[in-house]
Amino acid sequence: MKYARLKKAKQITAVLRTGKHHSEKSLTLVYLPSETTSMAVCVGKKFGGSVERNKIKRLLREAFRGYLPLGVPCKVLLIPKGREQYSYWEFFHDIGKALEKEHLIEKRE
RNA sequence: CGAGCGGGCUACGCGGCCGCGGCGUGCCACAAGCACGAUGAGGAAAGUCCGGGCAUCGCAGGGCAGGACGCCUGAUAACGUCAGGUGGAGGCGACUUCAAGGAAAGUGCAACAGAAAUAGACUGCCCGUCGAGUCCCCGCAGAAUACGCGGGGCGCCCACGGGGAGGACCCGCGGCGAUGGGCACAGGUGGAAAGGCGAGGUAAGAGCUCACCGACGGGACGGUAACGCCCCGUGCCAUGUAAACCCCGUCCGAUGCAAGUUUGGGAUGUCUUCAUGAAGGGUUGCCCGCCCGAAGACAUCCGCCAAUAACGCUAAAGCCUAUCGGCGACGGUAGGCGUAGAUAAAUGGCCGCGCUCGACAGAACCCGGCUUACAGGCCCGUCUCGGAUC
RNA sequence: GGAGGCAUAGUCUCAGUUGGUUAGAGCGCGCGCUUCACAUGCGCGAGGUCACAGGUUCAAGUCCUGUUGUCUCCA
Repeated sequence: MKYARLKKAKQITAVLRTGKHHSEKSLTLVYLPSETTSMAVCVGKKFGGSVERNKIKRLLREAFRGYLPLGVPCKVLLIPKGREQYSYWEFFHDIGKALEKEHLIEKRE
């Protein structure tokens, strides 16, 4: 399932201001219901060099991809929290928890 | 066998499933989408420290200022890079390392310490001279309290030896003090103290003289050159710092792909100039010089919207192989390859297997270097040193 | 991506001359005096790897090179 990238700075700031925030152990999820599903990841320089940042972004995208399609189309922002180690499974479970609690997807078994 | 030295290569691998970027082909009128196919980060992609390409700026005229570099020869598009050599330093050695021009063009600085800091004579060493009565008392002579002679007192630098009846009277040696010279050998310092060291020489000393080493000058030979080596001469004109100013030589227009080009305007108003000149604008920080000139500049409003889209954007001083020339950097010839182009920005996830359990790290216009970061593994050498054996 | 600057006491604000002997000031901090007490005032004191690492020099906060951190500008 394809999803669009959220690209423009205006849209991102709009999501950050008006969207709902949900925090899990490893990341914060911000979303705003919309017509189509789009997503952006947000990894600043405090996470390290370009290699480390790219790694986190890939993990986040891959983990998010496992929950498509969403029950409710949304604009989604994924903001990781500073850690020493990052793993796919941690992100995958936390995104799942966040999406379930906000009732954006059907409960999986 | 051990310890080294120099050089080079590599940067977890394989398989399955899912997924990403642009490209090609097909479905399709195009686009979107889907399918298939091949392809997709580095030796440093990094730091942005140099050098170029490329692009723009009415540059591609001169001067000043400013900046960079600095043994020699070569390589190269160019370089602050590289190669080969020279010299200095380090290592037993293989070898490593060095921003390595000029301090007799000039200026500045050299704190503290030290006698003295770029210059001198404080101590010292040596020689000569001096170390003493403008004193008091008595006697003789005298005009005389002057002068002379004799005696005494006090003073006459110290010590020793000799002469002598004795005496500080005389002589000698040494020290001490004063004074006039000579000298630059020695002086806790200091980063640096006027070539070094030894011998001769001298009153004491000094390149004053000599040998060796160093320095400087000249010549011969070798080398393209830096320079080397030999001979001769000069007693020796002079510390360090130029990553202080500076001098000499060589080189440099500025800005940087966020450069720049295109889509991509319209209306109104104001100002300036239009033979030349002046003014204005541009040209690198400044000056001269040059150029621009029928439109140009500015303001307001409308429209559009933009941190956008397209181009620049990847074929390049390119890579590989063979061969020739060269000690080498590199160059010539022939053949082959056609090798990421994103723009909120592509290489990942899961599973399995193997092992030595995987470092530093992600293209953003492109090349040549330098510097910095880095787990390991592998290979090469008429290479070096030590030990053992034959 | 490109261009440029800065780093000195306590997450403070800054001086530091042409390299030279001991790195200085304000605010803050601590102690004492003053006050019944506090504030103010006065006096004294502590506190520094001069961001880090090499080099030049007799000598480096200062000069040169590299590294790190931080800030600004460029559509």
